[in-house]
Amino acid sequence: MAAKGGKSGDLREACVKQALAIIAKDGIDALSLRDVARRLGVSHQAPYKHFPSRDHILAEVVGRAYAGFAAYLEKRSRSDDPYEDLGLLGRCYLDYAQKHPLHYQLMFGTPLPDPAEHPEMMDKAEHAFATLRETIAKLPGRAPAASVDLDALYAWSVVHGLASILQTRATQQLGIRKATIAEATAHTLSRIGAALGRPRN
Amino acid sequence: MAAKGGKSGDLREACVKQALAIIAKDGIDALSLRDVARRLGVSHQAPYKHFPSRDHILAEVVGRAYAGFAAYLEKRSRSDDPYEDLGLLGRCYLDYAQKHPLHYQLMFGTPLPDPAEHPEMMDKAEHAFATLRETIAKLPGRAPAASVDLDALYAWSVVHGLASILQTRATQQLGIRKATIAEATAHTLSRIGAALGRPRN
DNA sequence: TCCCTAGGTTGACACTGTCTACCTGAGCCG
DNA sequence: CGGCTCAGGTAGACAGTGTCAACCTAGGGA
Repeated sequence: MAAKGGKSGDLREACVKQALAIIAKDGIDALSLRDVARRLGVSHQAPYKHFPSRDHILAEVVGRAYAGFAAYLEKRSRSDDPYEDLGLLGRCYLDYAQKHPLHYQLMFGTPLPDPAEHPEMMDKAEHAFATLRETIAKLPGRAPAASVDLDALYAWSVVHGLASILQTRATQQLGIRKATIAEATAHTLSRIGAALGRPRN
Repeated sequence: MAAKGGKSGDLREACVKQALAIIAKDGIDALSLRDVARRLGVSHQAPYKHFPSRDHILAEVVGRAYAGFAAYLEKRSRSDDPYEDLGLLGRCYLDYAQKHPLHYQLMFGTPLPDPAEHPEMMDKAEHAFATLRETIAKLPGRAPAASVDLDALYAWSVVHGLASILQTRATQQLGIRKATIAEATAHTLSRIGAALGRPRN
C-alpha cells in the first residue's frame, strides 16, 4: 500500500517533508521514523524501505538544506566592484540564515550524520565557502592562494558566527536592544569590508 | 547503597563526570542516564535522585562548561593598550575553544536544555560577551553604548564563527591546508583589529 | 505464465526515559 | 530510647523508539 495517492517515490518524498516538519516543530531530537510513518498513515517500517536508518533521512534533509542554501547564494545580486560584490554575498548569506533559520541550523547544527557515510549530503556543503573564496580572490592585492583562504576563512567566520548568534536566544539574554540587532548585519558587513581594505569614500 | 566510596554528593558528582565522559566519547545523543547508572554500578533510577530528568544533568554539564570558560577568560593576560587587550582576549577565547573543543561545543551546540527551565545553567553564559563588550568599550572613539554593542557583536561573531568552524571537519573537506589553519587565529584577530580601527605601525 | 523484486505490513527485541512502590539508614525530637 | 521522617537508594513496570526478521502483494520482464 503506497502512501496516500501515489507511487513509492511519493512516500520517500513524503517522508522527507514530514521529517522536516517534525524537526521544524520540535527539533532534531524529536525526529522519529515511527512518528513519520504514523503521520503518513503507513506502517512503522515503511520509511525504512527508502532510508536504511534514521541518519539517512536526516542526511537527506540536511543535504537538501545545503542545496537550497547554495541555490540561494547563486541567485544573489552581483556587482563589478569587488568590495560591493563581497558585501552583496555577505548580505545574501545572512539573509538566508534569517529567512530560513531552521535550514541554517540543520546545516551547522550538531550532531549531524557522519559525512563519511553520507557523502551526498555534502555535495553542496562546500558551496558557500567556495563562493566566498572566489569573491575574495577578486579583491585587490590577493595574490597568494593562502592569503585568499585566510580571508575567506575570516569572512566565513564572521557571517557564520553572526548568523549562528542571531539564531539563538542569547541576544535577548544579553540585553542587546532590538535596534542594535537590526543594525548588526549592515554593521558587521561594513566591518568585513574595512578589515579587508575597502577604500574609504 | 551510595556510589562507590562516599556520600550522596559523590554520586551526584560522579554522574556529572560520567555524563561528560559519555558525551566526550560518543556525543550528546549517546547520553543515557541508564548508561551513566550502569557505569557507576548503581541502579538505573539512582541518578534521578539527583537530577529530575536527563535534561537536568545535561544542563549541569553545560553550566559547568560556561563556568570553566568564564574562568579561563578571567585568567587571560591583559594589556594597557586597548587594541592589544582586545587581541589578547580574542586569542584567549580561541585558545579555549581549541584546548577544550568538547566544552566549547557543549556551550554552543544544539539542542540545549531550555534555559528558562535551567536558569542556573546560564549563570556564566553571558560572561564572554560581557567581557568583549567591556574590552571594546575601551577602544578609542566608542562613545554610544549601541556602537559598543554592535562591535562587541561583530567581534563575538568572528571568534565564535572561527571557533565553530575550526571544530568541524569542514576545513579538511574544503581543501584548506593545515598551514593556513595554523595561521587562521592570528590572521583573524589581526583582521578584527583592522576592522575596529587599530592604528597601523 | 512464472519468477523476481520493490515496497509494503506485522511482530519481536533491546534499549531508553520516566513513573511508581518499596526499603534502609541516619538524624532528630519527644 | 523509640518512633518518625526523609534522603537516597533498589526494583519493576510502562510506553516509546530504532532496528531486525519474516511475510505478502503487485507489477514487470523473460
